[in-house]
Formats: sequence, C-alpha cells, structure tokens
Amino acid sequence: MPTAATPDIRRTRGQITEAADRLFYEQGFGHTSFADVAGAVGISRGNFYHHFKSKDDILAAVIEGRLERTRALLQAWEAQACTPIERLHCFVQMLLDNQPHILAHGCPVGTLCGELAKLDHPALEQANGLLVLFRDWLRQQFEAMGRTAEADALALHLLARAQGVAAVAHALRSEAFVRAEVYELQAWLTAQQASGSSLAGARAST
Amino acid sequence: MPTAATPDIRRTRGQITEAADRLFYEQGFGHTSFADVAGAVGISRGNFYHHFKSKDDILAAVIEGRLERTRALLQAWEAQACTPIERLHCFVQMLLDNQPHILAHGCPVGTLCGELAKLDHPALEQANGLLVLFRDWLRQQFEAMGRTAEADALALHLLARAQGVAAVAHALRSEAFVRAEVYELQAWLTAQQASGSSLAGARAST
DNA sequence: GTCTATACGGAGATAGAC
DNA sequence: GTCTATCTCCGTATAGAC
Repeated sequence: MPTAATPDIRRTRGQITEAADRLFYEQGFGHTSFADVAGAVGISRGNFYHHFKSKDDILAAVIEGRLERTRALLQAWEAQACTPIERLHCFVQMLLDNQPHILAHGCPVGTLCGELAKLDHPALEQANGLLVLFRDWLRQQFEAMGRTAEADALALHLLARAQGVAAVAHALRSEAFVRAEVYELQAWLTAQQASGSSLAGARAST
Repeated sequence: MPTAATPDIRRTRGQITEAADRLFYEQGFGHTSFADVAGAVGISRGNFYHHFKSKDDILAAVIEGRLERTRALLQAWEAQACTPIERLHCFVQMLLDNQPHILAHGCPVGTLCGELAKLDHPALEQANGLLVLFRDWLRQQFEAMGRTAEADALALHLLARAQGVAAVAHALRSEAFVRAEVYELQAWLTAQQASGSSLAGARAST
C-alpha cells in the first residue's frame, strides 16, 4: 500500500513548472534549455524525466498552469468588481499593474502565442486557450452591458488593443506610451458604455 | 586594376540576405540555422563566412535591407497618395494586402522586434529603426493634417493598433478579424480627419 | 587572388540508460 | 541522480576551382 510520501513528487513537479513558466516568459520557449530549468530548480537534468518526458511535455504543463491561474484571475476580477464596466477596467488596468514585466518581456500570453504560431508548434492551440479565456470573459462583460450583437467583436478588439500596446511597449521599452494608451483605453471603455459606438455602427453596416 | 568580375560577390551576398530575410520571417531568427540559409541559397555552409563573419552579421544585413525597402515603401505611398489621409489609409491597407503572410507568420516588424526584445539582442535597437521609420512617417502625416500637438501620440497609437491586429490575427489565424479591424481603423482615420478626437482630449487633459 | 566546397572541432541541447 | 549517447549548430581550417 502506498505510503504518505507522495506529496514530494507533486511538489517537485510544481517547482519545475513554476521555474519553466518564469524562464519561458523571460527568455522565450525556444531559448530555454533543460539545463536552465534544472539549474533554477536545483535538480539534475536527467532527474526530471521522472516528471516530464520531453520539453513539449513541460510546455503543456506550463500552459495548463497558466490557464488555471488565468481562470482564477478572471474570477477574482468578478469578485472585486460587480458591474461589467468595472470588470473591463480591471482588464485594462492589468497593463499598468504588470508594466515593468511587459516592458522587459512583453505580454506573457502574446509572446508565447506569437512564438508558437511562428514555429507552427502543436501547442499553439492550447496556448490560444489563454486568448480565448480572455476573449470569452470580455465578451460576457460586453453582453452584460447590453452590447449583445457586437460583444464578441468588441472583445476581440479590446484584446488586440492590449496586445498592440504590450508589443510596442516591449520593443520600444516605453513606460510613457503604456500610460498614454491605458488612458485611451479607459476613455474608449467609457464611450462604449455610453453605447453609440463606432464598432456598433461598423458592425451594423457590414 | 580590378576587372569587371565583381558583380558575383554582390549577387551571392544579396542571395544570402534575401534567403535569410525570408527564413527569419517564416521561422524566426533564433530558429533559423546557417544550414537552413545555405540550403535555401544552394551553397555550402562554410562558404558564406567569406560574406558574413557571424550570424549576427547576417541579421544586421537583413535589417538594413528591410530598412531600405521600408523607406522605398513609404516613398511609394507618398507618390501614389497626395493627401495625408490617403497616405494613412495606405498604411492601414497594408494589413489587408499582406493578410496571408500575417496570418501565417505575423507582422515582419513586430515579430522580429518582439523576438529580439525578448532575447535582449543588441540588434534590437537597429530593428526598432523599422518601427521608428513608420512612427515618424505616420507622425508627419498627422502633422500635415493639422494635428501637430498629438501627431506623435497618434502615430504610436496607430502603430500599436496595427501591431495588435497582426498579433491576434497571427495567433488565431483569423481572416475575418483582420477585415473587421481594418474597417475599424479606416473609420478611426476618418474620425481623426474630422478632428474632435478622443486622443486630442486625452492629451490635452494630461 | 577570389570564390566555393569539404572536413573537422567545440559547445550545448535533448533524450535516455543505468 | 549520475553518466553517456546522439544530434544540431556555430565557427574554422584546409584545399580545390575559376
């Protein structure tokens, strides 16, 4: 019968995914080696074949962990903000809260999806789940605001705006630019709440 | 005295940069090896150390070539469109013209700058020159439209919007999304021409 | 002398055997 | 958890072709 000595393996596995998550974000997936991860955790290279059988296996676990944490983040936003517009502001605010990381390493979701898309990596679909998580959640908020017809387009639009801000801020390393664009996005959200929006007109006339 | 037998070396060098340019775009810089480039050109691997002394050397030549072609592109836009608003539409139209490539490999400028930024590669600054080229040109158009005070902010904003569209379209591989966002951008440009813009207000109140 | 091709060595990465 | 095998890649050294 199994003893109670199993938490160790889960702990080590968690440490590996955690370290890999951070390194994948800071250096990119392709430029992070087993040695990097092993060194960060403090175990030997061969050791974590007990936990993961390939690099892609680690990637899958990392993405799964990010999906989990993103779901928790979205739930936290729902808990701390009651109205749809407030929740949408939580999303935009994220750009300011994570500004130092964005300037240094870009958006965690965008840079990962971008890299995997360029490599035509099988895990792209899984990573896109992160984008879809935000997309669906944003869509729900726009629906709750009464923008049912254009909710999905608005969600994608906002998602792309945030991605663009992160991408340019990352390349140019400009803090001021992030602040200015967040201001723009907040104003845009307010305009959306007031409703007579450009996207509504665009969608209606198509 | 040198004979007229020198065009060969320039031709080979051009072939290498051309092939490297394409492969860097399709596969990313980090995931393209010398063997890939050599194979594409049809020469042996050791051979092009006569032309470039390192991989970073090739990267520098590729970026230089892209800068050159970007300048030519901007000049062509100026030639084919006389008014600032028409020229800005040229920029937005680029998203539609290059749509298949964007869906498959992302924006050439954005994906390169993103990769180099993540690697903290010395060539990032040079690659950012591509962004700056667009930024300055766009700024000039907004200035010519009479939006002098906010011209640079508007230029960066438009640049980021385009980057966001390309990034999301690349990850999700969605053609419809590009079309919808281009429509939005065209509407936004029209609104900018009419002037009373959100960015003007935002900038004034900061 | 200039360009090109083959061969070789060092480094590092993945994968796996023990 | 150590140790090794195999592979790829960068860079060089060397030698042949025009």
